[in-house]
This record gives sequence, C-alpha cells and structure tokens, in this order.
Amino acid sequence: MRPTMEDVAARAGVSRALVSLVMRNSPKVSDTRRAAVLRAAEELGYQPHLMARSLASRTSTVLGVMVNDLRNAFFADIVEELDTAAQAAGFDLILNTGGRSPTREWNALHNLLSFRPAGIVLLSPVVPASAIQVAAKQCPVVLVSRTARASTVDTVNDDGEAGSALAVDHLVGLGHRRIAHLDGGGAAGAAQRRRGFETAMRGHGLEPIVVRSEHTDVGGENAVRELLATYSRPDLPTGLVSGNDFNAVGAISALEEAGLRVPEDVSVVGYDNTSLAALRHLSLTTIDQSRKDMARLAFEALIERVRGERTEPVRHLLHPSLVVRATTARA
Amino acid sequence: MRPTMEDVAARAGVSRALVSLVMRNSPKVSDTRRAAVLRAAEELGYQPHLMARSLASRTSTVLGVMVNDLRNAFFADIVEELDTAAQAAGFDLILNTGGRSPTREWNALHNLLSFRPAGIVLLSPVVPASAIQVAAKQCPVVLVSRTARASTVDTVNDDGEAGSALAVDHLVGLGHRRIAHLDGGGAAGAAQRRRGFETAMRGHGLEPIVVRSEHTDVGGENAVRELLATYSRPDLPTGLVSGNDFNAVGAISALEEAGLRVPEDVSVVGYDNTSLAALRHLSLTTIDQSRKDMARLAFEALIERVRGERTEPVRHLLHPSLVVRATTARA
DNA sequence: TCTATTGATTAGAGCGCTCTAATCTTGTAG
DNA sequence: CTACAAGATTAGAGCGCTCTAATCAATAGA
Repeated sequence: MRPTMEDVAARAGVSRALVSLVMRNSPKVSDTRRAAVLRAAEELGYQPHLMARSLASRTSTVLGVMVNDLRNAFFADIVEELDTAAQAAGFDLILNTGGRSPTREWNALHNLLSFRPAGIVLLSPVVPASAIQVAAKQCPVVLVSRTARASTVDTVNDDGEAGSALAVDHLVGLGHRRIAHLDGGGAAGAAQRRRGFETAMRGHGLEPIVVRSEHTDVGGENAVRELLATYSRPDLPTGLVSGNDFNAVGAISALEEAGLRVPEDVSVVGYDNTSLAALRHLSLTTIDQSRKDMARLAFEALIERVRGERTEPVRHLLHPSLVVRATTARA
Repeated sequence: MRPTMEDVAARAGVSRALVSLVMRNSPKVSDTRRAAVLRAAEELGYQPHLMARSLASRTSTVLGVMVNDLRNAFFADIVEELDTAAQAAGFDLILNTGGRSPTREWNALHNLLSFRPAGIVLLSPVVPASAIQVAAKQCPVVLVSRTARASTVDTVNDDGEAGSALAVDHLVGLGHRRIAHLDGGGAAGAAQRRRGFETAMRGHGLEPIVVRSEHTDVGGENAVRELLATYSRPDLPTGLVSGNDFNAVGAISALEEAGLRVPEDVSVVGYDNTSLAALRHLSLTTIDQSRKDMARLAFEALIERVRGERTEPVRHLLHPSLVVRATTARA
C-alpha cells in the first residue's frame, strides 16, 4: 500500500494535520517540524493523493479539455499551449476527444464533468448549445472556435472575416483581379471566411468567385478541377483563397497537374498556418490565427471564472495575420 | 451545491447505499426501487462524483497518458486510438505532455501519478529508465516507442530494423544500387532504423551509405545538400531512405531545388506514414507502423496488468509495412 | 507572579462515495 | 403456523485528505 499522510505523521512524530500543512507549504509551521516531515515523506516516498485532497478541500485543480479532433494539428497546438499554462498555474489537464461526433462528444463531456473539474475548455465542440449550457451550469466553460450567446460561457475565436480580407488584400496588392475562394462548406468558421472574402472583394470593386469545397486536400483538388472546367485559360482566376491549408495543398496539386505553376501562373493563399504550411517544400502563404494567443486567452478567461474574479462573459475575437511565403506572387 | 448521493436517497425515499448500488447498476436491486432512484437522480441532475468513488473503492478508472510531443501527429493518432479503447472499457484518460524535456516530463509524470491512476502509458518518454522504474512501482506502466529491460513494464515498439529493410528491399527491387540513408541522429528509434538499413544493404551485397541527419524537414534538406556536395552526379545515390517523413519531405525539396526530379532521378522513401505522406501533393512512399495496432496492444497490455491477469512483461514488436506511393520508381 | 498574546500544533468532523456485515422481507417447505 | 433460505435493503465504518476550532507552548507586559 502506498504510504498515507498518517504514515508520514507517525514517522515524523507529528500529527496528520501538521503533515497536511507542510504538504501545502503553509507558513505556519516551524522549520524544525517542516524539515522532519519532509524527511519522513522523502524516506517513505510519500506523495499526496490528489483525489482525496480534492474531495476534502472541495476544490479541484483539474481542468477538462474536450478536443474535437486531436489529429488536427491546430488543436494539438492549442492543447500543448494550454498544458503549459495549466502546469505553470498548478492545474492538471484531463483530456477527452469527441471524435467529431456529437454523441461521442456528449459522452466525453459527461465524463469530463464527472471529475468535477474546476473548469472546462471546449475546442470547436459540435454538441448542441443546450449541452454546453448544461456543462456551464456545473463549472466555468470556455469555448474555442465556436460562438455562443449564453452569458455563462466565454469564447475565443479567430476573426475569420478579417483573415479572408487579409488574404484578398494581399492578392489584390499583388495585382490580382480574378480571385476565387475555395469555401469550407459546413466546417467550423467556414461561413465567416467566405463572408469576409466576399466583403473584401466587393470592397475592392471586384466580383467574388466562390467555389464550394471542403477543408481537405481532396476538396481542394476537386474545386480546382471545377474551376478549370468552368473557365477558359485567360479567364481563369489568378488568385486562390483556400478555406484552410489542406485545401490549399490540394489546390496546388491540381494546378500543377494541369500544367499551371504556383505562384507564376496562379497564387494560392491557405488558412491556419499549420506546420504543413511552414514546410519548406510547400512554403505556403497563409493566414495565421495565433494558436498561442488563443490558448492563452482561453486559459486566462477560464482561470478568471474559476477564481471567481469575473462573472460577465468575455468574447475574444483574435485578429489573424498574414504569413507570406512562396505561393503568392505578382499577377 | 451539486446534489450528492444523500440527496438522491432522500428524494427517492431509500438509503444512500441503495443509491450506490443502483449507480453501479448492481443486479441486486428490485426494479421498483431502481426506477425510483433513477428518476430521483434524473430530477436532481445527479451525477456520481468520480473522485469520491475512486477514493472509496480504492480503485481508479483513470489511465494516465504521457505524450512526448502532442504536435507530432504520430502521437496524436495513438492518443485518439487509446481514448477510443479506454472509453469503451470504461476508463478515463488523463493527459500530460513532457514537451521533449526530461525535466518537464518528469514533472508531468509525477503529476500523473498523484492521480493514482490505474495505469500509465508513456509515449516515447525521454526520462531516464530509473524514473520509469519509480513510476512502475506505483502502477502498471506501458512504454510505446521505447524499450526497457525492467520486468515490471511492458513495451510496444515498431520493428525499425524490419521497416528499413522493407524500404531497402523495395528500392533494390526497383533496380537501385546506390542507396543512402538519412539517419535520424539521436531520435527515438533512429538507431534501429539505421542498423536495419545497413544490414539490409549488406544482405543485398551493397555498400550502405549513411548521412547523419535529423527527423525534420530542414534536416532532410541539409543531408541532401551534403550528398550533392560529396558525390558527383553519376555517382549520386538514386535511392534515399529517410529517417522519417518530415526528413523525406525536406530531402525532396532539396533535390528538386538542385534540378533533380523525384522519382525520375531519385527515389525517396519516408518513414511513419504520417498524414503528410498521404497528402496527394506529396504522395510519399513510406513505411507504416500501424498506430492503431500499437495503441491497441498498449492498451491491452495495460489493462491486463491493471486487472492483474498477467505479471510477466510483454514485449510487442510490430512488423511495419510498406506503403508505395509516388516518390519511388525504377532506377 | 499572573494574565494576555502570539504562534505552533492537534483533535475531530466531514468531503461523497463504497463495502462489509447486519437487518429486514418474502416465499416456501415442513 | 413456524422456520429458514434467499433476496433486498441499510447502518456504519472508512478511503486520504482538509479545515475549523481547540489546545498547547512560549514570550511579553503589568
């Protein structure tokens, strides 16, 4: 059996309560006793039982994180960042994945809640708003990459409209006039990116071209094929704003397959600045929504609620930035 | 305050113990009472407190997972798989990252242990063997992508030697004779991959060429530059076996930059079959070490120990497979 | 010398649950 | 009817810790 506080107390010749104080490094313990307790603990290999502590103190150092899809590097980055912040603040992360399915996600969320965490971060959840409400009744909840009206939850989102505008401005600045958007369909945030694209184009007095696509490389390929079939060469858009990086990579493939060079013939802009985009082989110009900032803001918002420092909701809308690499050039 | 078992018991007009039985769906409860309890629980929105349960039952449904680097899609895949398996078996995952630093990882491990998990999975840990020993003393431990001598821990590894041999055989079968290996340096498993390469080459009566590199795309680029500087064109290796996919992508970049076409002039094989390799744009021929199987075996091994069904160590060595795509062709 | 006063220590209840052993119901056989 | 087994229910202790309130020791002030 693992040693308990009782064992340490006995060995150090003090009471259990004193050991408890030492373990929480309370200042009201004499140096002599503290040393004795620490030595006894060391000798026994004692380690406090987090769950017992949590139960007794009626506080939790556990933060639940629900990840829509861990395989998506975007979320992996956020989780890493969240973990660093949590570690530093003395919290522990419990992770769960919803596997993109509302049912599975709801289960996962339920599971998370049964730990009575101090708070929960939901990364791009797909459960209905009502489920989020239920969770919010139990502990502070922060939503990342998903909006909410409820005043009990905070949100951290990327300004997708601004991001698309950034891409359009960049291309227009390079002299492009015929620019198409490869839309993300029903994916999270896709609607805003499309809207931003359209608005920005009209702002430049240009006609927005939108091709329905998906946030995958195959989606990008298909969308480009569709473009190639629709437009004759001279009318073909010279600039492409993809819904995300994967889509952009697929688009580039299809373009090259058709004998068009990137960026000489067609410029392509991605979205998300995944590690993929940074790969020298691709060197994709893309829009960066600072995951680091998103994670940090989400964590801060959560901790504020956990500490009870704030009750009004907070709505972070991060301004994305343009990362120029090698897939865009003058028209 | 969240409702407790006591509240449910009161509302249903039964004892706390009966509620406990219902919650653990014990068969020894009459249908009438069960229904009454469930209804009361429903009405109160009661949810069992996992930590209290764990404390009282002296059992844990928590499995700790220590991830070397979440950003690495390889681990993300394994975690997803592990999560699915755990969910199905009624366990919950607690996650922690070591951020590739032994110190941070040791902290993370410590943290994991303070939850008194039922078991722990370490994904490619970098802490010293002694640290793993310490952990193994507290609960069952399974190592993935790391070997161990200790009889208290199980291991699941990819047979790196066999994987490299697969790559070599493939290239030799395509008529290549001058083949170089871009070595992963000190990365996990790199030594075995190198060894496998050398053995396989000698087995074919060929002289192994090994270039020291890294498991990154920049590493691959540099290694190819080194090759280009060392060999005159006609003597240049026509086949490359990279330490991993990232490295292969970098190598391809450098080759194309130097005016060499892949696979017409040089064939390249990666390792790991990451989602990157599957990208149509790259279509990298690579070695697949089934993450699904690795995760499954790791989980099974862990659960067996948790259930006390086995005490002798188990050493899984998975046989990788070759995935032929578009970066390899006849010499 | 005696009482405050401060600081260090501890007893003991209790967090929400499980588990064993005891108690209470039934149904059935004698 | 009584006795008893089998099934259903519950009392109560305890998991490892925290926390409040009480106790104890030591110093200072009068």
